[in-house]
Amino acid sequence: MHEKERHRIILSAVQEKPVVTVQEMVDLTDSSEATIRRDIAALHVQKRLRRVRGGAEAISPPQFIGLAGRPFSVNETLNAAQKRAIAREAVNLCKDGEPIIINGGTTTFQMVHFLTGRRMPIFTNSFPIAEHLLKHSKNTVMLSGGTIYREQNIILSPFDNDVTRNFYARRMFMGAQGLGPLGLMEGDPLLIQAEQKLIDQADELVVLVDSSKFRMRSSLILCGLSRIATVITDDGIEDREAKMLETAGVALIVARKPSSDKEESSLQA
Amino acid sequence: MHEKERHRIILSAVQEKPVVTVQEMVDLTDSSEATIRRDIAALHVQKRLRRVRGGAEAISPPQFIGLAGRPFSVNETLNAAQKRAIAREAVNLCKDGEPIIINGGTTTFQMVHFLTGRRMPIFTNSFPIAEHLLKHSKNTVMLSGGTIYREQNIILSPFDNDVTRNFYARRMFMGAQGLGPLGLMEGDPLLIQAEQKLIDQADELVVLVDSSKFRMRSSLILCGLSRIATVITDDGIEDREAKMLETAGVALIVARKPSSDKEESSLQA
DNA sequence: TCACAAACGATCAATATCGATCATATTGCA
DNA sequence: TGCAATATGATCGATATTGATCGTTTGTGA
Repeated sequence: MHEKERHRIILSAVQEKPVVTVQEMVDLTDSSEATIRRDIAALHVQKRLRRVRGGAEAISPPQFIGLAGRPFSVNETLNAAQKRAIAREAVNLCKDGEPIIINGGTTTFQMVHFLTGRRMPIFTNSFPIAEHLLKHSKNTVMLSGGTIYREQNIILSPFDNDVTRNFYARRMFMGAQGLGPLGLMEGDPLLIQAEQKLIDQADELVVLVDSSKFRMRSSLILCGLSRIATVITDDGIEDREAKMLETAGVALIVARKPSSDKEESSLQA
Repeated sequence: MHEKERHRIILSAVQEKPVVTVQEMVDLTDSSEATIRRDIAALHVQKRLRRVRGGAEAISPPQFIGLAGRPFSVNETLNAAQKRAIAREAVNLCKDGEPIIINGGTTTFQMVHFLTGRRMPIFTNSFPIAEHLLKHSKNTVMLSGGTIYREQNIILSPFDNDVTRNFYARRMFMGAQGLGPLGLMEGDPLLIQAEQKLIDQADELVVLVDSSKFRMRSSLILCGLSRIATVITDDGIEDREAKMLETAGVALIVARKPSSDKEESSLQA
């Protein structure tokens, strides 16, 4: 077996498991211990993996950060106060007992804080949202089935999910990558597919976007403006953009500036 | 077992409960007390956990474990060591890359600790199992859709769930309320319905029951003995019961006693 | 307060892993 | 084919990790 091929096998193995022993690699490649050690040493100086006693592990440090910690650590802190203000308005639209759908996202996640004292059936495709509601509220939580995608913490299924199709809600809440005259825009085709399924299960579609999203463009249109019942954003929205929504018959809620607290975002554990 | 793997298991265990004893970690990792102490000391200086007399605890001080999030507090501590031993044998049956189904329960939950270093597609209807695997392993996690029932932390759906129908596994692991000549017994009709759906999606059914379950009776039969491929239990099983399984063609695995504590003298009959 | 048991830390022998060296096999090239 | 360069495998001393033992410390309950 060639050196390159062993390296490929070793790197592949290391990606799959947190730690791979020398012995396992010997079995995998049918070569000797000494050779594997040399390979590990070479890949180590190339920084393609990290060498540990007994074997090797993946170099990727985001092993625990970003996964175990906060749901979406990076996006989370950015504009947190603004997102929270938007999320508060979103929850204000809800009445106890009225079923809602929450599509996963950093903005919609903020809704959980205002849902703790409420009681309603909530359907979501977001693992962190379900987790938080389960632990900190008494709402009835329903989850869509499928594979949990770690980057987004979203549950997606290539199949038509009957739980989804049997849940019918008054409102569906979702974020978006962009919002323009052509409608709601997303970046990922997989997300589009999942979100379109959900949209059909609700009377009203409520979109939560901070005002910067009006200037974002993306390649994929999820749905037209006419499908949107309400947009909730912050006061950074420009008149031209508000006008666009009004013309399309979309209700607009401008969340009040996150009050005078400098860092109110520090309230959550 | 290698250092990295032990560390993973220890950290995994520490997340589950507020405090984990040295003895428990010894059982979990099959290594000596001295080694565990060294590991704890190392992880302590790395600030990955806090060392306390008798064991270790999670580093995050405001741990919100007292809430509904804790999986199954009462059942958990009871026979925990035995359940862990059984769970270990269950995971030993698995090969990396081989898809499995884990039905929710206190015994099957223990499997998560031994799955931290593994890599396979795992389908479950248990929210805590999914949560733990998501946070502490690299396995691909798939979840069934439906309402989350808080008492059992199980996700149930009255509908046929296509995610479930499309996932096909080598083995399915489940606990039970009782196991007798008539087969596997459960207490709740809703559970029966959900579990029967899952059973059909796997080649082999592996049942995890501590030996007391052989003397439990329940009103509802989930399936006959013939459907069961393997039973894993502890050494409290009696000859008569073992014979029953043998006659029915069920493989039997008796999990090694959870270490050689002094209590064993008091148990002998 | 005292006695007892559990937990701890240090030490040492046993084991596993590592790194270096050398012999052998394979490859590339003239 | 012959030769050199490189890769591979085996061996062995060096080093690190592990498990058992023992004396000491800490916590608990009478």
